[in-house]
Amino acid sequence: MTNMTKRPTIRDVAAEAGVSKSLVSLVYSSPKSVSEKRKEKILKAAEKLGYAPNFLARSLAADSGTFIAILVQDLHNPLIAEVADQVRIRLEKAGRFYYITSAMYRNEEGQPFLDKQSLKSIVDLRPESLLVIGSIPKIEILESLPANLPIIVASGATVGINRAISIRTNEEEAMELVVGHLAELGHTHISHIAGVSPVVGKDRESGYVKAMKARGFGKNIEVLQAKSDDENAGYEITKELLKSKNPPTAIACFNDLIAVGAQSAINESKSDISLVGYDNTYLSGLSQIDITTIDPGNREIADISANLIMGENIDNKQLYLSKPKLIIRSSSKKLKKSKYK
Amino acid sequence: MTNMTKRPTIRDVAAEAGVSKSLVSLVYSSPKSVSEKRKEKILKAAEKLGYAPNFLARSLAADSGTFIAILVQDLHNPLIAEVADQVRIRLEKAGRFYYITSAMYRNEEGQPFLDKQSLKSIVDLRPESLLVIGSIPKIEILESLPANLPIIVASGATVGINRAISIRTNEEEAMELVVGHLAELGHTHISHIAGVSPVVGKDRESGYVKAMKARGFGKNIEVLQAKSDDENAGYEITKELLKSKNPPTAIACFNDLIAVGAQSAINESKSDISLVGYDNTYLSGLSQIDITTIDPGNREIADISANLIMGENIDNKQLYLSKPKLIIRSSSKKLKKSKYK
DNA sequence: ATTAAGTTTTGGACCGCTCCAATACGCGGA
DNA sequence: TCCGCGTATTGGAGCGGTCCAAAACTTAAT
Repeated sequence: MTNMTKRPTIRDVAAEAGVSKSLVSLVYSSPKSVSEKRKEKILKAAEKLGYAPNFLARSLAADSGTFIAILVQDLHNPLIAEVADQVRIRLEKAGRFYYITSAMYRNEEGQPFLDKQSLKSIVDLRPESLLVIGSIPKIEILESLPANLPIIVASGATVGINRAISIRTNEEEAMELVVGHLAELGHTHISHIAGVSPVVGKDRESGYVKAMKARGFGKNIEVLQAKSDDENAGYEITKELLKSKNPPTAIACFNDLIAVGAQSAINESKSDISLVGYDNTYLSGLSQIDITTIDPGNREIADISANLIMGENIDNKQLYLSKPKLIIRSSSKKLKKSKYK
Repeated sequence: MTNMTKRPTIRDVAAEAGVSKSLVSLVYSSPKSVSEKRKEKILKAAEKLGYAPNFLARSLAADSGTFIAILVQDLHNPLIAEVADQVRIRLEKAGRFYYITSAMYRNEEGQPFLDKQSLKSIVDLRPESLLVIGSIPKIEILESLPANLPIIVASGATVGINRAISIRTNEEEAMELVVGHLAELGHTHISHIAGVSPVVGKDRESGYVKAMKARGFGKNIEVLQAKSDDENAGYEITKELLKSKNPPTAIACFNDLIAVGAQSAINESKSDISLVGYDNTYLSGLSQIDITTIDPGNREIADISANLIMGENIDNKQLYLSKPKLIIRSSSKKLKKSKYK
């Protein structure tokens, strides 16, 4: 049976404990400045009445609330979920329980979409800090966020807020690993399917270009632009690619989702093209898929993000890069015969 | 340049427009009771100052805010994301812009986990209604939710709140389709891998049992309990199953994720077992996976959910069931030879 | 012109908490 | 015993809205 009486407030607790409401408030905000005797009495009273501070009133009264807003880029991308979990595990351990998540969603065209109102609502709640997971496209509203709101971007980059602190993989280093690996297997004609994520996409692309040039494959550079960062886009663009006169012998994809789509297209055409993904999501590890990929170092990213959220900007940098690792699976194979020698 | 001055309040607008703050408030809460003349003046003033109502203060002052809280069961399950998107698209169309999402996350053991504080925070915000997507395990806190908070559960079921309205697939009908399909292909020894989701899991299981009995396969009924609802659990339990003396010729899985794990195990053992999933997530549709599955009717579920959220309990029921559809793919195949005749 | 009956508009209390200046307390030293 | 000073506690003003009863203004009828 639901408790029909309304929630007790700070005043109820104060009355019960025989102290002032201010003291009760203090117990919850800076307990060290309250005498042991009273503290105990107050906590007992609170316990008895089932009191818990009201989040809302707290945020309104104080200049800022005591919670963290998490904005998630795409519910469909497993990477995002994985990073989100890692960060939450860490916050939880540190005793930081409060957070509100908001998410972009996909509209009817299947494009990730953030409506301004939803973000506005969240900011109205006055979080201590805003954690963005994934890359968020340029949105005007991001620029008008309160100047004192710390913004941390994990596994992505955001355009339009220069004060944000970002933590992401060293994309160029990662692409160097990818191209290096494929080159070792004998590939010289390696194409890149780029995604649409703003900054990150550019970094991966330029990493690819540099790595290709460094090996003298400059003339084979080919960057294909996917329409979005998911499997459908990967499938479609690869279909196109396979129709071209001179398809590459290997493809380095922007992420695992695109790679999965590309793999479908390749399988269908029964061609033998090596494939590398990015993000090491559980998808790429499924035995049915088994795509070579880049481990983006989510643990490290989550560690740093959690620290930053808790106000510890250890190295006082604005950009942290985690170390990528190549995960080799069966989708990248030695080049057999090739019309390119 | 970020706007350093603080946000204008209702009082600022009132001053600018030369009216009382109450009237400004009215313009936003029940505009019809304000004269055209003043309304126009106020809106112009608001526009000029860049005023937007503060979410927070609104919730605190009123008995309830003007937004919908969405609690998402598992960021890793594509079904959830798909339903969430569908619902949001509908709300958006209806002009309902405000919502706050919260999500369970996975703890270090990989189990979906909802910390009470996080849910409490959300409820503190006093949403108009709470939409739960997916099945939420029994949590004490759910029982103590304010009695006047409407709770709607899409694509799942919740234990501990009897007043919740649920919308889900007709699970028994779906399992009848699954078993019927496999039976048509000649299978008689069909096992079921059950998941851990509370009510829904039981319904699917009983649907399976009924369908088996109806065909005289009662003695072949075998229900395996997966440790969770994901691909790892599916893989492990299937590994076990394959080691048994008399493995089935077909497996009906609780959901697509489990089916994907089962498929891995089956592929590894090179056995030829038919497989059916559930949910018709994009995963099951990937050509690398291509698992026969149940389309749970997400559109219908989302439609009804959106209506309920907006206060229209069309049929005035507490449980709505959507019509499942069988999606046949290559994972379910005609029984060739079998030791069972 | 006066009054009754609407319709708009308004001031003030309040939602539950934080913050701050003011007050009360506690304790060692004169 | 009294004073002084650091620490513990308190009351009141706000945070930005909503809500309601009362005031002000309309309009229609007598």
